[in-house]
Amino acid sequence: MSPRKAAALRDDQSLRDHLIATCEHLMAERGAAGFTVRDIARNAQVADGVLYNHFTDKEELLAVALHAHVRNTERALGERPGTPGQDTLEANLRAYLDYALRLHMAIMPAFAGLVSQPKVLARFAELSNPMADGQGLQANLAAYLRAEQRLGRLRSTANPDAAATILIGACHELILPRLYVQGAQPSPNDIPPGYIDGIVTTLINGIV
Amino acid sequence: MSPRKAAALRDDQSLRDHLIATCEHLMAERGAAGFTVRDIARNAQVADGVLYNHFTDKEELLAVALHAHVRNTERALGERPGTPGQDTLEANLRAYLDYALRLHMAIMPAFAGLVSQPKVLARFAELSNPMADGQGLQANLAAYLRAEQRLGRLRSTANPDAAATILIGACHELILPRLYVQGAQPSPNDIPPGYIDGIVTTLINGIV
DNA sequence: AGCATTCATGAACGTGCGTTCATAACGGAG
DNA sequence: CTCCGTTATGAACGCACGTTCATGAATGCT
Repeated sequence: MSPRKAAALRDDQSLRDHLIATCEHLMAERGAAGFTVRDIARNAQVADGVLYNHFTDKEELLAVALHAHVRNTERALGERPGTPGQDTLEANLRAYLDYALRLHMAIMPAFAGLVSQPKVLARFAELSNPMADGQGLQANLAAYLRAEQRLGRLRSTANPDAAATILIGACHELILPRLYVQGAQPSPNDIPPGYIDGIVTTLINGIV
Repeated sequence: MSPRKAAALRDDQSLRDHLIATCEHLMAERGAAGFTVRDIARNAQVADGVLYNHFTDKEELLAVALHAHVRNTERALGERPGTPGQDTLEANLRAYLDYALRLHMAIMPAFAGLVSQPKVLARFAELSNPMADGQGLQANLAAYLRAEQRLGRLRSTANPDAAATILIGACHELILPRLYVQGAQPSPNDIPPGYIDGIVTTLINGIV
């Protein structure tokens, strides 16, 4: 089959997008540093050098793919939960923890291996923070809690920032150990429900 | 200067121990995957091949050095705080958070880069969990909290495991973002005191 | 002093990776 | 049909890294 034909058959997707999607998939599977240029080519079923017809170098493709992966994951999850004054605080926090778990479980594996590579890390500057605080997830939660506090649904002396740190931190704590097992494709279902309940309950008792 | 003389001048330290110490230092600075065999040799001021006179390969040296680093850090920190029934719960939790922060701030940078390397990770199996839960730090804290609960100093419905997860999780949450900045040598002093207070207070309110 | 053993040395080797480039296949314009 | 710009191709290049090995210096034993 001719390469042009092959590209055309790829659902009218331009080769550039096809490369990005392939790279996204590999990143989610093995981490941003877990595959080679040839791995990308083989998985995309194209020649070794294609990458350089559409990107300046591997890092640029990685950056674009990482961006796309984060954006796609967020889009797939829908909008963030937690509308002030709506539902119970517990329901909102539970939904938020679930959202954070799903987002980070999908995103964190992709970031794996970046920390030890200063050059790559520098290039991912605006993406490296999201791995830590999830695209402002913590700030978002803190803002929600402040709004609830203004509505009188939180103890006035409670610290929204600390509470947000606690929830996101617990989220990371539940995910991190699961990243170190062989397959490393964690799912929210793997987490014992008792942990979720205990965390939400403790947090609720701590702030209302 | 003769190599033997040089080794002798190194404070009677055997070359093997000298290599371990050098490797430890590099790991704490750049992460376990952030330096080469030649980097070790240059920093240790020895020839490129020395490593293989004392270890089977690079990975063995890394494993030994990582073990030593964790052990040395724990020894430097003294015993873990939190004796049930002693001091106030708040003082104990504050001390525990401080201990966890110091330990993980010293240890986590060294683990950087391991996640993306399955082969290395497999060889570090028993060491990869410590990075996530800090040598059983979480289990240790949970046991302490259970003891306090038996003494009636905790609400009987409180969940010690969840509380431990929260504290350790918050600890990670405070550290992780700091691992992504250039120099990456975080210190407990860098953390705004308000965060510590807010976390401890929220947790205390949640469980007593 | 003579010999055997140990071990540091650093040049050299093989491998894997990111990247380049001459080639050719393709589609469109005239 | 022919020419031309575009772009996929994959062999080849250069480099960095882990590892090996022939060499020689130091040490301990007899």
